[in-house]
Amino acid sequence: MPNITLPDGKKIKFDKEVNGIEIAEKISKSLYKQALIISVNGELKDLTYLIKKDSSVKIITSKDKEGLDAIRHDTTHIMAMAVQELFPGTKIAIGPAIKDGFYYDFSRKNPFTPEDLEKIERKMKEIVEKNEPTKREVWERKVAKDHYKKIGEDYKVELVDSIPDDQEVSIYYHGKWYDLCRGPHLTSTGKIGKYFKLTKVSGAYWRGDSNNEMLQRIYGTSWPSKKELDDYLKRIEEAEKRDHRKLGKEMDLFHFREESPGSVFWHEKGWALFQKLVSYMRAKQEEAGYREINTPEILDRTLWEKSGHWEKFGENMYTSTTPDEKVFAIKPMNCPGCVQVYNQGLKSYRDLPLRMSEFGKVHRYEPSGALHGLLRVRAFTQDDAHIFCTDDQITEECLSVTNLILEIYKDLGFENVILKYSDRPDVRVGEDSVWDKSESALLKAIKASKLEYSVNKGEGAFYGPKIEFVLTDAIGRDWQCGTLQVDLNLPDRLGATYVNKSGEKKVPVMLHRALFGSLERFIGILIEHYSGKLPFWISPLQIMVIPVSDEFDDYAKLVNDKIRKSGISSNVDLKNHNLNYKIREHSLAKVPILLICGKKEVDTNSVTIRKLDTNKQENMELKTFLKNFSSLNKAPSL
RNA sequence: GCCCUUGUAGCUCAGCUGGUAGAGCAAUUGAUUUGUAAUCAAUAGGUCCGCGGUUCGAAUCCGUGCGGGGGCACCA
Repeated sequence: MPNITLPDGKKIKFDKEVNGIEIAEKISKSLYKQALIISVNGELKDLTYLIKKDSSVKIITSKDKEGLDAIRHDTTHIMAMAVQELFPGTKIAIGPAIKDGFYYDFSRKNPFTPEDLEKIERKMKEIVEKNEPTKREVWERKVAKDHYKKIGEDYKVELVDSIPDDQEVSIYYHGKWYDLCRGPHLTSTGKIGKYFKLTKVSGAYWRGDSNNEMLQRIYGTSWPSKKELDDYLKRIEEAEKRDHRKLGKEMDLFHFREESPGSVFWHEKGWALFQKLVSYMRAKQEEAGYREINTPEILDRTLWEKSGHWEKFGENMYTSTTPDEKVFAIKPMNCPGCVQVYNQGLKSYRDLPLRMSEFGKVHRYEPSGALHGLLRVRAFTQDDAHIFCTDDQITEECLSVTNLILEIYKDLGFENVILKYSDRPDVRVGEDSVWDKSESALLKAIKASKLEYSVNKGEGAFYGPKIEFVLTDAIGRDWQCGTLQVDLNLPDRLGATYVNKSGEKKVPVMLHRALFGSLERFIGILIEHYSGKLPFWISPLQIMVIPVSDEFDDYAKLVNDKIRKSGISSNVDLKNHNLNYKIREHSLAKVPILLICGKKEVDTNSVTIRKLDTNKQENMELKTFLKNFSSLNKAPSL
């Protein structure tokens, strides 16, 4: 007779086998109503699952992540049911719950249209209203396979085959419709409620493999209450509002065009932002002991063959044949060029660590479907650096790179940073002893940074382990930006050496690191993080001077000149528009500070400050203004 | 690269079932001289993404190419 232990430690004794419904009922009426599924000794089960022996149990409701998943999993089954009722002959593949929703993959000749989605949604509502019971059956493996073969559900046949031998083949019935599924599911089709919505159709490869057939995937979202659904839709809307492609246009920062897909045409303001980031970075790297170099964009094929890129990365490289038939490649990475700079002249152990930075523009032929605004481009500038050092210097150098990255992210408003550590992959070069050394050196640096980190087993580069720096933006999205890799391979391939204390030639260790990663991508992230409202010091146009009427144009021009001379970027708006119009225009353009100049200001040699997103006004003598804002015109850490 | 979708003025978009284009904003000009998020009026502005086809006639239908968007795959 099972003894049931609840999460709070309380025990209930039943005198017969018991299921989740009965347990919930015993605990409270409200829990009975809210119960969706049950966790039995850590395993998720249907509420109807019979518990025969003593168990620890938790009733799962929509407040639990597992409960939400269960709702979505049920919703996707109901969607598949609706689809097969409306479009007979459609084959079903898989349909899991995902973050914020669910999808189901279908195979069908004709594509689903937006109108179809509406139809499907209506059908789903009917199914929910019928509230038919959901039942689980266990089938013989062979019976299941033969059955699915017979009715032509090829994907289900494959899925049956892929269920491990020690697991049951379970089938869930929602009314008459049924699906091969591990479960668990809610007790009836009505349980999911009515707060779901189908959101989009897209293609998706069967089993995520591009060699396989492309299926039609319908995405949807499902929530326990109207409020949660509305909040979710609102969140999507908010994210769209800060889309850097939209803001980039509105703020006149950059554009893209057909002649060069995936390459940025930077406008005056966008380029100013870009340059501000570069000079900021220069200052930080100067501080951290880097020397900046620059290497050619186009390099002979033979170098890329030697470095391994030609073989390993050839598909992504742009090449160019000269009139005399020589083949060059446009660099997709800066490292080989940097090693060649290192190779000039003999290097001694006394020169190490040697930190060479380069704002190198690289070109990569990315698949057309991967392009996405500034976030995924074909030509971008890396804030790259290569540190040549000895084995013994690895940890310290890694640690200082990590600190530099954190400082820089913090300056730009990203406080939340996590690390992803990837260790040796199966396919790799180098002795295990060297891997031991570089891995432990990297790990030591990570631990010293005291940051949260996750381990991606076997995901390192073929030449060494790596750390990726992931930051979280204002609306909780993660972006992988910086990277730090230990490389014991490339210096060797390209013949880099240094002379050690005993006069022997040794191959140095090379650390690859990028802080922002790509300037272009980072700017995209910055724009979205701040919704375009960049901090004063990094803002491409920091100040707009606005005369109240053209009577005060001369004074406004004077103010503008003085500000520009002080190193703050400023402009003056002399157009024949009224004050309200100009305030609106420049506020929409996200200029952080507007300076209003009228009679009062002329008389007192002052300016009136209006900060973006406030309508408070502050009057200040021009002299004081220049003093105050000059000190704000640099990164917090500088 | 693959699936779906989309491409009209500088921008945002309208243009039903085929009869060679329209609005708002922006621009220009004029009036207005403005004190904290859109002053009024006039003018100008278009290879309807490119190429081919169907048709008496194509922005509209078909094919194809290129670009954009949403996904999938990719992200060394």
